[in-house]
Amino acid sequence: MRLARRLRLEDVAVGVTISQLSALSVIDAHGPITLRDLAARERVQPPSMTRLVANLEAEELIERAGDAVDRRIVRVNVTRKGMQVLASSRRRRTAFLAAQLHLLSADDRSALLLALPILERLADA
Amino acid sequence: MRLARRLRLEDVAVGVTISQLSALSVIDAHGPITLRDLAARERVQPPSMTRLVANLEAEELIERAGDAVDRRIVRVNVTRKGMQVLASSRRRRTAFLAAQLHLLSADDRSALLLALPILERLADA
DNA sequence: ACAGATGGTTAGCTCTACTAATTACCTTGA
DNA sequence: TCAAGGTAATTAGTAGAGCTAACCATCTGT
Repeated sequence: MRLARRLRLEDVAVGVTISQLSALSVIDAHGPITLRDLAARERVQPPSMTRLVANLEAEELIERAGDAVDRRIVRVNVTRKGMQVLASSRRRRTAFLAAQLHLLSADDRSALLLALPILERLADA
Repeated sequence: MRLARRLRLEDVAVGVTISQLSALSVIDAHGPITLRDLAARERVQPPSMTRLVANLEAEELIERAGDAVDRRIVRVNVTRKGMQVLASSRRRRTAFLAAQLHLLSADDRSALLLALPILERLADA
């Protein structure tokens, strides 16, 4: 909990919340994605994603595109501005992590490196 | 983010949110603690803690005790019922983690074990 | 053709977090 | 000593993020 709150602070500067950022990066990674898939990937109910996406759209970080075949479907894309926000946030995070890692010993770093893929597997479980 | 949402699910059953649980466990660990200290430890502003504590109190998981010397101060304690909730939540978490760990290889487990203290240090930084 | 499934949204609730302002109390220094 | 300033907690007001239930709109399969 403390860690989550700590991470949250790291992105207030960019003017975007971590939920938004997380969704943004999924949209970036998975091209034009439907709200349903996005909600599933983010482990959130559809209505939550509708709002999140509405906020992202209001800040012009994403844009909607209707599906030509199935007109119920809404697909979303990252805008140029969204890309910039993503890139900037990634720079900040990388810098922050690099600074933290720099404080560790080489042994600690390699221990972390070993644990990382395992933690990722656990997180996705 | 996904992980945070996943963890949150684990405690809905107990009828207590992770924020509440996190605070509860700090109160448990640090005896009769002031709201201010509690807020600091949880990395939250005092008003947020006031509310959180109000909710915990409404469910009778904690109780307030005024300070005899400085009457501005409010200290909180875990009630018997709070202890039960804590214990039950810990059982659930332990069981969940044990199940997850069981899926890992011995090598993976020892890699995690090594990384754990390092991660804790990073989380507190 | 229409009944049911699917995608998205709206409405309404809760919890968490924030800042700004307020109240109550304590402490200190002229 | 007592007024000024500081500290602990609260209240008020705002916003984000999540949920369920209920609702359109559209698609699909019989």
